[in-house]
Amino acid sequence: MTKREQILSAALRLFNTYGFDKTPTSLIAKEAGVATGTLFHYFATKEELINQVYLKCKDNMMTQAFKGVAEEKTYRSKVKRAYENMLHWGVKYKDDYLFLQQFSNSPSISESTREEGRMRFEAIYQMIRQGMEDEIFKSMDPEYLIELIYGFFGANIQYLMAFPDKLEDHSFREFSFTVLWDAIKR
Amino acid sequence: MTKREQILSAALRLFNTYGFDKTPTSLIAKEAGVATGTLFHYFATKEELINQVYLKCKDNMMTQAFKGVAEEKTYRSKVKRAYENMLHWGVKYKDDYLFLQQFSNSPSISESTREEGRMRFEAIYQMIRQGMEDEIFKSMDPEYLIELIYGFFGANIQYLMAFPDKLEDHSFREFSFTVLWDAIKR
DNA sequence: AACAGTATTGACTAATCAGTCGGTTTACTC
DNA sequence: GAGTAAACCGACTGATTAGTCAATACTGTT
Repeated sequence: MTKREQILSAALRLFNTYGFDKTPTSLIAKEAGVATGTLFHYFATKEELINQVYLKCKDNMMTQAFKGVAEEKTYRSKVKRAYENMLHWGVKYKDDYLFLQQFSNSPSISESTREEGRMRFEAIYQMIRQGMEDEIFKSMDPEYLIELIYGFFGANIQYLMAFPDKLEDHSFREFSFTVLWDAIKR
Repeated sequence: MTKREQILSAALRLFNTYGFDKTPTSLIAKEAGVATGTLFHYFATKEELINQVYLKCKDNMMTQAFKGVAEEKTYRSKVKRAYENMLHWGVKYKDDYLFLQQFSNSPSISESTREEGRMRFEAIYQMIRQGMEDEIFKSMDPEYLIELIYGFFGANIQYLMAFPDKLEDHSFREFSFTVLWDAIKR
């Protein structure tokens, strides 16, 4: 792991635990095993640091989400694959999920960073618009559909965080996905 | 409005805009039209202040949610009434919703405050458990059902925040509720 | 081996801010 | 109107901390 990565990873953990402003840069540096000067060599300001943490989490999430989706044949199995990927991501990278949960609406994240983050979702928007054209999904405002899916996903992650074993429970996964699918399919 | 309320209300607004730590107590006092000393006369610490803001938002939300629910006859209409109350609350008290969104997972809110907040939901848990016993709702972990409803609600609020007019659109409300109801009813 | 560019260090500083405190005003009681 | 308790004020302070900087250590190139 490079020093840059060590810093990002320590920052993620500490921001989650103490919050942005209650985490001194000196502590981040210490936990990452570097000097404060080094931290500011890689990140001009503390703000830039948290913005980079944010983008790293979003990247990681999107990468995981699309694994194997292209190989699936039907719309239903594509969506199912992506959905389950996301659930696995949330359980496996708890810290990343909690960070996004906590800081997505925080003023520490700049509007331009948030915009950058949104762009990583473009592929999903694309898929949804296509699905509507192909008359697979109910026809509605794509923005609304996105919110629906994300809200659904959030509910499941939140629950799985308390009961991670449920993720291995086939009937739970099936039920959870069916509720989502019935809500969005035509 | 009492000075205490002025302080709470200024704090809510400023915390949303700048975040907890980037809002000096001196600014809160100024916006509330009182001296810093007065702020600390009502709230021992800044932490106590934000915790009180949190509880006030939760109170407000619950009060709104249950308006007229008792008068409704069927389970379906009770749930629908509560659900639409919540949507109205979210659109009307945007600041309260955004505050809860941003600070529910923040370490500035103490565990005991969060517990206190959860107690205000007890009535809802009660209603859900009853509904399961009466075989109206699908039988599942009540925790899961709560998350499902809350996730659903969040998705709709998030969308309505961008398009508040939709709340007056009868077919939108009907569709939105139907999706929820189909997901939870037996 | 000389040079240059980059990485790394941590003591230091200038600014910020939560909370204090001594004093004043207001509201209420007898 | 005297007495008193609570509300209110805002200048002040002690502690904290983001970011600097001058010095040192690497790394690769000619």
